[in-house]
Amino acid sequence: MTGNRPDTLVYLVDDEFAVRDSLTLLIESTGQAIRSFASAEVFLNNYDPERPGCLLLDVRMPSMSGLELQDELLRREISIPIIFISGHAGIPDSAKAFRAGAVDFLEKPFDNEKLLGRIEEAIKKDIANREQVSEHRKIQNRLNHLTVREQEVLSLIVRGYSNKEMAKILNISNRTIEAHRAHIMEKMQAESLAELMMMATHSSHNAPDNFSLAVRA
Amino acid sequence: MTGNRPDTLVYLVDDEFAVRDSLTLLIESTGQAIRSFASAEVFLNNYDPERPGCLLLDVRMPSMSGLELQDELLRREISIPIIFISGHAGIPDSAKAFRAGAVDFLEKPFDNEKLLGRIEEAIKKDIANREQVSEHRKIQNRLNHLTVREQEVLSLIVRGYSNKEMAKILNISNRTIEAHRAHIMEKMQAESLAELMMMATHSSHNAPDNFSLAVRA
DNA sequence: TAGACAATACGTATAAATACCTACTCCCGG
DNA sequence: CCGGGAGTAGGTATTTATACGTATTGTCTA
Repeated sequence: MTGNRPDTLVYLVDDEFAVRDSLTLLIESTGQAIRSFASAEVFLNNYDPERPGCLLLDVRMPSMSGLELQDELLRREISIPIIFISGHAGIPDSAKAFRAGAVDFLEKPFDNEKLLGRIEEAIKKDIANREQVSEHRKIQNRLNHLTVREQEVLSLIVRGYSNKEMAKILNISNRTIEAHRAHIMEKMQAESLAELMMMATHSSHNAPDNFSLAVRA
Repeated sequence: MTGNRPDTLVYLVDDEFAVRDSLTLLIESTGQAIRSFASAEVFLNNYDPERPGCLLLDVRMPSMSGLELQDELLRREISIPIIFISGHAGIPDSAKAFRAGAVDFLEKPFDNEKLLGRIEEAIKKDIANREQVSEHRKIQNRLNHLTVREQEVLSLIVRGYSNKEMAKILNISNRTIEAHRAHIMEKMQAESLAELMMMATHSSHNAPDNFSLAVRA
């Protein structure tokens, strides 16, 4: 039942061999690929950003701890969903983990079925997130190919101004606005105002007031 | 420093008088209003949905537990941010709480400053959430006042069809589309296509494909 | 320095949307 | 059974947006 998409990968980081061994067996038995690492450092050197999946992470480890790795991933803007697994952790650790975005925090020993369920959930989450991010990037990319002037015009379009109003605001001719507008539609690959709006607003995910910020980012 | 907006309220639910007493003193000292309750049941009977704030919730209590109250609030669609406070809880409890949306989970005894910080954060979150929800409701309300036909037309508008295309799709005249369109703009209180798009898409928070579902909900 | 691109602007023509108006039919509820 | 709203449609005039094409100026770069 667990997702056995061939392209997804479960990362397991735990310093104990026994844990790596048994979890590898468990997870592979569902058809889900898994790679395990004995330390956070090794994981960081082998993580493949292209591959959707999730991370099973031990809290207490020599050198870099699980929570530290979580911080490091945040810093590197790596958003792989993390399921913590721990033998001797306390509430403060779990709270920190969750507040930093962990999807779950399980105590060893845990119920195998529960773990598998959480893994599936985490992977789904990652896939959904990746789709959203890539869509966002695509649009952001087009946005960044607009000239500064075009971006200004776009931000006015999104706020609902007509060509005439924009011309007045920018102190340029109606014709020029039309030219910019046509270029914008072309560069953004939008077929209609509606499409353009969707791209401009959804991608920056902010109210139109803040749009100018988003478009320049 | 803690927000002392007169209209916000901290709810405290704990069966121990000593806890209620000391926390009340602490929180009132910052100028923040607080009301405490000895049980989940009493809280439920006295909760004021109009008042933004947050909930400090003890986990272990006679009768209904903190986690049960959290579930009940979810069931009642009451989305007040919850900060759990607990003396003898374990990781499973904290995990359950977080997965159900808790903003934090603190162990007694906790650092007063930390608690106050979390309260402030939670209240801000509630205020932001309430604003979003009320905006959403306002728009949803307008959406529901559209006739079925108008909703159909709106869903086509949002997908980027021109009047002519819509007329063809719905097998009605161009004029009728224009009439519907005018009614839609009026009822939705939109001044421009851009505004209309914002309302129609942001409120349903879904891709235009699914818009027809959202608009009928 | 020549060529590319951005920003500006004009002309003309067509297409689309908006703003007014009226009017018919159907169906539902008082 | 009658009034009113919804859905339909036509007329006319105006405003906007598009779609062509051309041209000037300035900046940046190969």
